[in-house]
Amino acid sequence: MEEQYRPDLIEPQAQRFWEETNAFRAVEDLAREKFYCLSMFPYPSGRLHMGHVRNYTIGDVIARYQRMRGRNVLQPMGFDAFGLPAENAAIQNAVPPARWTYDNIRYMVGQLKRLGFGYDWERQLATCHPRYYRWEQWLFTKLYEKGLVYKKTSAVNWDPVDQTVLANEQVIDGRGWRSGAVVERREIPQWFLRITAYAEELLNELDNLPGWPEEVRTMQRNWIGRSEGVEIQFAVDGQADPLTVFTTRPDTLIGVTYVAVATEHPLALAAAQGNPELAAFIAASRNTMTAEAALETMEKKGVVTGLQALHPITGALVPIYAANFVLMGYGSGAVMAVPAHDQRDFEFARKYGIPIRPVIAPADGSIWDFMTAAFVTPGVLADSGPFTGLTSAAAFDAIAGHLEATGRGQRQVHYRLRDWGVSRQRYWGAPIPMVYCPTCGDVPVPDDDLPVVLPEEVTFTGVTSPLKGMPDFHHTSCPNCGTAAERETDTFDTFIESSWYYARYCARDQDGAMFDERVNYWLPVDQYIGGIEHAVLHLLYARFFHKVMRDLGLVPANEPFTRLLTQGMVLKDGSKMSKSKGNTVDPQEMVETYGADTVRLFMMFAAPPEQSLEWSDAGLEGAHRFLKRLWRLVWTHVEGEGAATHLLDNLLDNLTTAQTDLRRQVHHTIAKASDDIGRRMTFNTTIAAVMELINALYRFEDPSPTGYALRQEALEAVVRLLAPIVPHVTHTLWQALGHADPVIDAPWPEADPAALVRAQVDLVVQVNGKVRAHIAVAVDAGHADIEAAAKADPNVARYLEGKPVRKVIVVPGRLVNIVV
RNA sequence: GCCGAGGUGGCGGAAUUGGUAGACGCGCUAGAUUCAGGUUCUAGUGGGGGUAACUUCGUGGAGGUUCAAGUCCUCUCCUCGGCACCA
Repeated sequence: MEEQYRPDLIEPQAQRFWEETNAFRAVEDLAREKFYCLSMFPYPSGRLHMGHVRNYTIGDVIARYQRMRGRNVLQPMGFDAFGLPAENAAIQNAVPPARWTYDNIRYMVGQLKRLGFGYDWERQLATCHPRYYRWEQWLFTKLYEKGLVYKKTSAVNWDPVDQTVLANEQVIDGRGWRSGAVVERREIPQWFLRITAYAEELLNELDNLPGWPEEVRTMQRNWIGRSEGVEIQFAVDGQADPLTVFTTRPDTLIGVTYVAVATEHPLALAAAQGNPELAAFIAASRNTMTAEAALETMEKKGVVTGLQALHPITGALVPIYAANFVLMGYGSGAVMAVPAHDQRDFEFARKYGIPIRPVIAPADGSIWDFMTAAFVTPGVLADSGPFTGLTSAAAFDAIAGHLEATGRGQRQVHYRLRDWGVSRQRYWGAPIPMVYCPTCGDVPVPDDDLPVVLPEEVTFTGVTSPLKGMPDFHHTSCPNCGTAAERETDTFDTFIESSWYYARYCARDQDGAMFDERVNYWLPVDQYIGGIEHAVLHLLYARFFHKVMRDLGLVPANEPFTRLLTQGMVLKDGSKMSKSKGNTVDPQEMVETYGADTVRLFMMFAAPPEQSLEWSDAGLEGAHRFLKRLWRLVWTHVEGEGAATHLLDNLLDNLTTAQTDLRRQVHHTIAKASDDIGRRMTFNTTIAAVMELINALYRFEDPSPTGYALRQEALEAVVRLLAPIVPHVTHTLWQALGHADPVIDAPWPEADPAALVRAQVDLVVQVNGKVRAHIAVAVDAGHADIEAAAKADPNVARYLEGKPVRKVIVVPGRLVNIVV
């Protein structure tokens, strides 16, 4: 054993050992309990960032811990390889996105290996490879057959100068990032997946995910947004077709004083003919982005259409406004408005002088000032004809029943969740396998013709997808009738690829099917680890895909991820590390300077995994110092005392106090570390406990054979407890402690209950809730003995003097509180 | 705007079930080691008062419940994440 800790020497040695012994190759074995540990795969941007390192260290720690617990562990890694940055790089550097992407993957694989992550590299996948996306194309055609795919128009950000669709990210302050032109909202036909068909199950199954953070489940519940209400038909004066709106507050229906429709609504467009003011408003409303945050914070505006709607109960005529806050794509593109009982309606009504008609009074009989704000809570109906006096809840049923009886409405359950638009007007994505035939219409590409391969040798002449200018790609023939037809040039949303990759890892070399029987062994994923920013979109889409694939008989289980750990961000100087802020720290530089173990240790020590982590160069050096301290301790033990073994079992009966204390701390640390890693996943406190033990070992100067044996036991525990976190140094130290088998296969240490027993406990004595003394009592002391010992303490007696004791609270093992 | 999370020493954080606030690390101070710097070791380290024993204040802010509150309740301020075409 070397005297100096040299990560630059021992880390490559350990990595070579793992590689040569195929240590992390996962083999299905029905006789063994499996553990599928998955970290969210990265986008191959070129280099790993600290967020990746944190994510993958957490995953690796869990995987290695489960392996030491005896599980058959699968931990794969791959690349979410389609996406916008590759196109940007292509435009900037004249490199085809495919080459740029594959180069990046190659580099990042090297970085991941240098960090010592225990992946089964034989299962590595890249979503941009036809072998991968072929199966999502196939799945899409299956979903088309099942009616879970449909086409409708939907809003996009349109750059009128570049003549292209922009991602929300590419719209900066309402302008295209390259052209600087004011971005318009435009409705174009797109493909949708009917995720709403699974809304109920996606919502209900959240209750069966105890291994998910409650915050994530709450966010998904709110995102799905189930609401019970009534769909109401308003007849439009002078028109045949009624206007349909949905409301969750039918009790306020009598208070409706106007109706609002989207500016793209056919009613508004028709009314705009011969109404220049309305036409101008509609045109101006197109200059808004499609992002919800932008829509919600913009100024609410509207213009009268001149049309009037017939109130379905009172028969009164109310004006129909075209309003910029109503979106065509959501619901029916029309809403009823009750200014007295909805704050947004209230503000709109005040702005345009629309009457405010209160119909709900506070249930407690108090008076509400309807000129100041809307009264939005449920109450008692007032001024509502036959419904007057009913509570909001009773009125909900009465009015809904009345509407149903008169054929003007029906109770319905609505979801905030919208169907998933999967069309992207971009090049670097999986082609949508559809053909447009002039006679047959939309035709899915048959299985035999899959995959529809994305041409990879392309040049970007501008910002538009090169596919549009590649006749070889989009000119084809109809799979049905053989006549000339056009291929779809839109590609899939990249969330499609990340919605099923976890299952493909189980059978990634299977080219005859999407999956095979191996998914039945490995799925579901036992532990999934990734950023909290994916709490809704990715994690909801993946759950949806899983259920769809389950219904096609492709995968087992109802849910894809049994347990979920959402890791926090890596910050520097209080804000997220990003290139634009210039506050990034390159993991590779840190690994080269201090070694992978130091970086991993710091990442795990600096904060609990779910919280954000503040980067600190000094903290990193502290982690390095600790590893040196650990190394020196083992070195001194091994080299200084030789390899002589003294069997601890024979010595346990005659331990000194110091020896008993040390051994108790060893086993206490084992118990705490096991709970912290296995149950709580608070790796920071695991490390803190081991640090305390190391500090105790430095103070434990005992040259006796018993002392040596205790030190050997302690160091073997320490090395195994740290093995998942710092696998390289522990690999070497485990050998130095005399073990032939690698530490990755060493069993996780067990705490000896006998070592944890203590004769006395320290109690805190409080008087009126303030700490006045510390006393030591026998572990089995009764309340009376404890109380007597507490009162006997001189400082306690000082506070009790001359005051009658009113109450004594004894919390066993913790404290005594005397109330005077 | 809506949904979610967070706020504890100079800094990162600990306090797991309402029961000693500040574990562990960083930083800082002092001492030892060293030719020196670095390294390493030892001790100290929330604010105020006190030689000390001890005492008092203290977990974003304001109230409340309790023998006891960082932890529970009400209100409030600030920071961060997501909001459907960034991944």
